Amino acid sequence: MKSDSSVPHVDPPSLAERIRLEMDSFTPSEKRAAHMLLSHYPFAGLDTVAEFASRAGISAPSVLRFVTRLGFSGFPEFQKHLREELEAQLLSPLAKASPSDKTHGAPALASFAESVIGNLRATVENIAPAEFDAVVELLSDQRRPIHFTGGRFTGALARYAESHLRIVRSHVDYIEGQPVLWRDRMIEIGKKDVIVAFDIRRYQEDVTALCEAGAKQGATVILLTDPWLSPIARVARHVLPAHIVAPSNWDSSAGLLLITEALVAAVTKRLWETAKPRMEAVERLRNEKP
Amino acid sequence: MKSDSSVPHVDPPSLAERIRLEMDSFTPSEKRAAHMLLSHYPFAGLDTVAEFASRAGISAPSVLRFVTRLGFSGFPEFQKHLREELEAQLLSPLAKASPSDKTHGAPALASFAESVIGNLRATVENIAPAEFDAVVELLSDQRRPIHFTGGRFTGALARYAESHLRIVRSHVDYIEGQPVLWRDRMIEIGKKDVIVAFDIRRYQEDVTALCEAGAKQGATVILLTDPWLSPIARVARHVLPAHIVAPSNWDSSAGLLLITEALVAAVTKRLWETAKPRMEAVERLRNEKP
DNA sequence: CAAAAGCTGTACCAAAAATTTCAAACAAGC
DNA sequence: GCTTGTTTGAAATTTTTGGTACAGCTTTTG
Repeated sequence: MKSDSSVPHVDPPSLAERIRLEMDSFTPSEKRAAHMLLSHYPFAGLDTVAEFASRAGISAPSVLRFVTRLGFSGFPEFQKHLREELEAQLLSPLAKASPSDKTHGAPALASFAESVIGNLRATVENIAPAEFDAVVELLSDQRRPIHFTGGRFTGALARYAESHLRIVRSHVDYIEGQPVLWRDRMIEIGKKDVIVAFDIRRYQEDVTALCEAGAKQGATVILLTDPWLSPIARVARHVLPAHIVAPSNWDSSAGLLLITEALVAAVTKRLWETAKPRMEAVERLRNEKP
Repeated sequence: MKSDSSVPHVDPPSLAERIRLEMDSFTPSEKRAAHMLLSHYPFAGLDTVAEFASRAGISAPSVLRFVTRLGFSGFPEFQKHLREELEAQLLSPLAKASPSDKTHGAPALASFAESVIGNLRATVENIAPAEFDAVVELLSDQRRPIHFTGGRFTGALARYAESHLRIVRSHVDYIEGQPVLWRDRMIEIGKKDVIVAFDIRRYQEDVTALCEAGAKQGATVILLTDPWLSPIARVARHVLPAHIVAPSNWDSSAGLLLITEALVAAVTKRLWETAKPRMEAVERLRNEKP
């Protein structure tokens, strides 16, 4: 693995981050301003001083002192900075890889991160594009019910996938690993169904059993696993392996999460016409909170 | 075409669209203003009238006439509209990108991965080492009960953390977000307890309520959030922000997962003396499967 | 090829916004 | 309990900004 000495494009720390770091040194009313700004970042700062002040429940001069303290010569300059930051963020959603030369962070965290990043790169390289596409295709077929499942640890990832995909399309659910909990649901599973299983080493027998039972009934099985492949691979139609070794007593699931998120992103895009109204509906329901 | 009365929730036509449609009816200098605005939409409109005019190569009054023609009562109102439009777009994962590009398969995965990697690097750089260490310290204190919680999507991460940590040490549980499910458990929470909350934008009020209730009872709150900070930050003792913006209609939780795994790794190491026997015991129980 | 209509910019004004001043309220220290 | 240093907001001040009137120019049209 090569260290990236090449790209020297550090993305400037967001003003929000700086505020967070300096939060302790603020006076009470400055803190109110800071919280107010962060809670609607950065839009709260784009209004007038008076508006900002009243929303934060402080006086205009306090707002001015706040922005001065942040190093700006005045409110307009502060606003200009916010606009530029916003524009930069919006125009290049792609992350600019920043060099991690300055290991000022907790060494533990930093080296752990580098290791995880190595896993992600290795994972991407070992995924067959056709396989990925085929899975996207399957998950985008609205006539096929999708069932997520996973083991002790990976179950959380299956839930994560399910919670997103269920908004994008219908007929998405999560099946608990223990046989007692899925035995009776099995009668519903047929040729149209798709089972997405997460399983890494210390492969869990109940998950394997679930997939085998499903496969026997004609369901299509998709497996997200480690490079040594869970036994589920035998009955799986598509296998997406992720590298999981980390400097820890535990394996890292970051690669699985990466694949999961990429799949969700791809499916969302693919089904955008129908997904958009669904997402909007969820949005609306969320806002009716009283 | 017009009168889309059929489609349920049509999102308001962006001002940009309207401008494009009415482009023909504009006077020459209005067209210059329009082109200028559309080419840097909507940021070009957030500056002052004078700035806008000079960039478009026209005079200030022409700009004023332009916005009046669009139906606004004045320049401030025009700007307000732009800001609101922008905010609506940015805050909702919807509309982040209409599915225009046909990037497919592996390229999608690869670029998604690069973006996520950028997030991880940025996340690591912005975590204060002291903060990370302090959290490890807290989670390693076996006398303190640990409660994990999270929102719709982040709840899965909280579960992931819980499933690992509960093996390393005792007194670890997961609290469901809905108030009805934790109201009664609150009486157990006291000064010794630690609440670890996962919450990213579209911050969830029930999770905030849980943390506030816990904090009021003297519990120590640890928050994993995005750089804009969940309102929970107000009551949190420690805050660990992760970068979450990805080329997707959804946010990426990879940074949160990274922090989570690094924490679990650190705590495991810290408590190794007691953790090892526990892990072995779990292993043994697992193998007695008949 | 005029006369009318429509555009556009200069100059000025009014309004609103940012900034500074200053005194009151508050907290910490002696 | 006084003093000193901070913090804060009301009000005054200054600067900036948006808005308007009007005259010159361009284009259209009879």
